[in-house]
Formats: sequence, C-alpha cells, structure tokens
Amino acid sequence: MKQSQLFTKTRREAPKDEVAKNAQLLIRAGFIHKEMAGVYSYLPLGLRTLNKIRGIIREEMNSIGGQEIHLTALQDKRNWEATDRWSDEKVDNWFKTNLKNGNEVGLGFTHEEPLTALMKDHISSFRDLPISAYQFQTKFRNEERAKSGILRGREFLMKDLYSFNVDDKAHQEFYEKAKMAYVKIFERAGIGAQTYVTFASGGSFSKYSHEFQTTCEAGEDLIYVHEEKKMAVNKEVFNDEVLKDLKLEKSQLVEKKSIEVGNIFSLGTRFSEALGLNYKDAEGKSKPVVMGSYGIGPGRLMGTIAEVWSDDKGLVWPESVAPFAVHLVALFDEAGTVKKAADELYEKLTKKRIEVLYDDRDTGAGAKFADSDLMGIPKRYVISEKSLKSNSIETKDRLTGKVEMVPIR
RNA sequence: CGGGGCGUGGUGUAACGGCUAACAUGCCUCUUUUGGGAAGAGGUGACUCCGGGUUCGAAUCCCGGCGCCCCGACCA
Repeated sequence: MKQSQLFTKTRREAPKDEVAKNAQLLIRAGFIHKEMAGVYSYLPLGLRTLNKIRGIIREEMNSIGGQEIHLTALQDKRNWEATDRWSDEKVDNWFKTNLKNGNEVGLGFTHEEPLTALMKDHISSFRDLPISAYQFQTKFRNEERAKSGILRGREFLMKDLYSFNVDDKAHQEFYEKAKMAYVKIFERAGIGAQTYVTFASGGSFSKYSHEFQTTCEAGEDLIYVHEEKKMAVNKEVFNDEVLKDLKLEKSQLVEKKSIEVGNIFSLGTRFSEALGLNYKDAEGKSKPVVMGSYGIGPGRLMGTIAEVWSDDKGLVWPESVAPFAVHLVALFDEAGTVKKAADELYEKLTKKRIEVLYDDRDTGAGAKFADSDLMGIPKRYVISEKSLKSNSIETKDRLTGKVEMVPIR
C-alpha cells in the first residue's frame, strides 16, 4: 500500500486523556481511534494487525478441531434466566435494551447460554460428540470503569470457543489440547517468553481455571511466577493449600504484574443441565454434555503486544502481527531517479506478495523516519540517492536496529 | 460504586477577575531545502464542554449537568 493513500495521520503527541502506553502509541501511529471511554475503533493499520492476530488464533483453533461460527450479539433473556444469569444482581455488567414491543434483550458479554441452547438442535447422541465451536465476536460489558486504553473496554472483540464432550475424561483431554494451542498462539504472537500458564480460581465447576498471563508493568493482575516451570499462580488463589497442590514453594516464586491475555475453564454440566443439553449414551441413557470455555481478546492481545514491544520511538511489532512486513521509505531526489527506482521496487515486492507499506509521500526524511519508527513495521527499506549510488537499498531492523546495504536485483 | 484530578483552535500547552484569549504543532500558499520530525514569509483555525448564577467586567469565582483520566473496589 502506498502511504500517500493511507488516510490516517500520525501525531507527535498523544491526546492528554490517554495515559496507557498501548493507547498512546496506537493512537499516535493511527492504528485506533477512541470513540468514548473504553470504546475504540480500528483504523486500517490497526485492523491489519488485529486480523493478523485473528489469523493466528483461527489457525490454532482449527488445528484442534474448532469449527468457526458467528453468534448474535442480541440475547434472548430466556436462555439467561434458565441459568440464573439474567438479573443485574447476578451479572452486574449487562447492557440491556428493549425491543419495540417492549421485550427485553441483552447484548452478549459471553456466549455459553445461546450456544448451549443452539446445540440442542445438533446434539442428541454420544455419536454427535465431541464438538468444539468458536467465534470472533464483539462482546459488550458495562464495566464500571474502563481503563488501560485498549486493554479493558466496554465493547471489545473476543474469540470464544466452547467444547462439548461426553464426560469429564474426554473434556479433560480436549482441555489439555486447548491449553497447548493457547501456548502456541501467544508464542506465535511474539509474547511467548513473558506469558505464563497461570492457575486461577476455577469457579464452581472445577478447582482451577487456567489463565494466560503476560508479565508487564501495565498489568492489572498480580501473579507469582515460577520461572523454570514456566507457570504461575494468580494472587486470588495464592495460599498454602494451592501451593501444596501444585508442589510449589513460596521461595521459588516471584511476584509480577501481568495482563490476562487468555482464560480457559471447565464448565462441567452447569450450562447443559440448566438448559437441557443432553445426549443418549451407548446404553440409551440420557446424560448432560460436559462443557468447557476458552477465551482470548484479540484487541487486548494487540494492546498487550504494544505494551511489551515498544520503545521510546514507538511500536515494535513482531513480524507475525505487523500490519506490513516491510516499510519502504523513499527519500526522493530532484531528478526523479529515486522515485522511479522506488516505484519499481514496490511493484516487484508486491508481485512477490510481500506486504509493503511504501512511503511515497512528499515529506522530509526526518519525518518519514520518525513515522516509520512510530508505526513499528519490522523491516525498513530505505531507498535514496545515496543508496542508489551503490545500486542498493539500506535495510534496517526495527527491533535490533541492525543496518545492512542490500543490492537491488 | 467510593476517592482524587482535569475539560481553552485538529493536537499539546499558556493566560492576576480587566485590553483583540497567547505559544507550539498541524493545515493552506510562496520561496529555499532534501538521510533523523528542515528554514523563512504570509495565511487558516476557539461562542474557552453545556446550562444557570455572582460581578461594572468571568476561560478564571459559585451551583448544576455532561465528558475524560487516575487510585481503589469489582471483573463467573
């Protein structure tokens, strides 16, 4: 893409109402736009990165047998009354509204209820199981306080997968596969080194749930990390009993702030029983389906990557999630020879299906470099009078700063 | 929801209760520039968040509303 065509502009300064680093950088670089507190729009660069993240997640979910679906945001309250999660006393972050006929509907903050109800149409025998289905969906949560930029919003994208199995054993097997898939996702997204499988409260369905916590100063959570075992314990369950359970010793653990980038948990039969999702086993007996749920917020993940991978000049995207692979920066000369060479190189790279952002704007070198640093595209190719003298381009790695002269072929 | 802070051109800031609301940046025009946010000249752009009140006089003080940020609580 030609940068002269990109409608977004970078800015020198962050708006004063943003303190969170992720929002400051993403807004300055033109990735996102703040609509109101806790509500952000994605602009071309931001959406490209978000879609890269979605792509990684999608591949990993497909690889464990997940089938992609798309449920509705509007929720029929009857499903939620069946599980006792409709009342505002039970769930305090509902967005609710009314239809013209007066009926109440909710905006989904998660989708266990509707999917469980939906599955009644498709699950009747043990032969129908296992099933796992996932979606990328906009969730609505009426948070009392939105904060930390894109990390905690009132409207946000979420990948949620739900698993349906015949019994606990089958569920547990899938759960482990899902956990491994999650580990891979965060590795591929570039934050594997600082992301820990973290034991957290399991709610009423199982002893623990597993969170994926990325250590980072901007984090809202406190976890206790065991570096060698690459695992951690969330503060909410940090007690002697749990440590004994997990065979950990306090002295080996280090307290760290972290961001919850994913959470998986066993649901048991809580939803299937409440909504009547049963199947017939081989003996013809009716049994409730055993469920699990597995969430990742791709937007929050993007914000987390921005927090982890950035420096004083701007964003530093890992290749896997960068909006473009290459930032072609042309420093034009009077004669037009640089422009000609840059245009040709852009065509050539594009034909090779390399994703290039071509800075063909008529601005000074300093501004182009500053913007390039801010946007954080992993590779920068500079083409200029100087580089053309040796018939080459200058490449610079955004992360390492390493510079090389590469001949143009 | 408790506590604290803040609303001034697009953005970031300034302005004692008192003159035409200032500076930087952005944007437009011209000239000169062209490897780290170039220089000069000219120009554009604000009912100072909204509504009341006090005052001869309000961006500034008071009351109410709305919005935003931070700390805490909450976040199956």
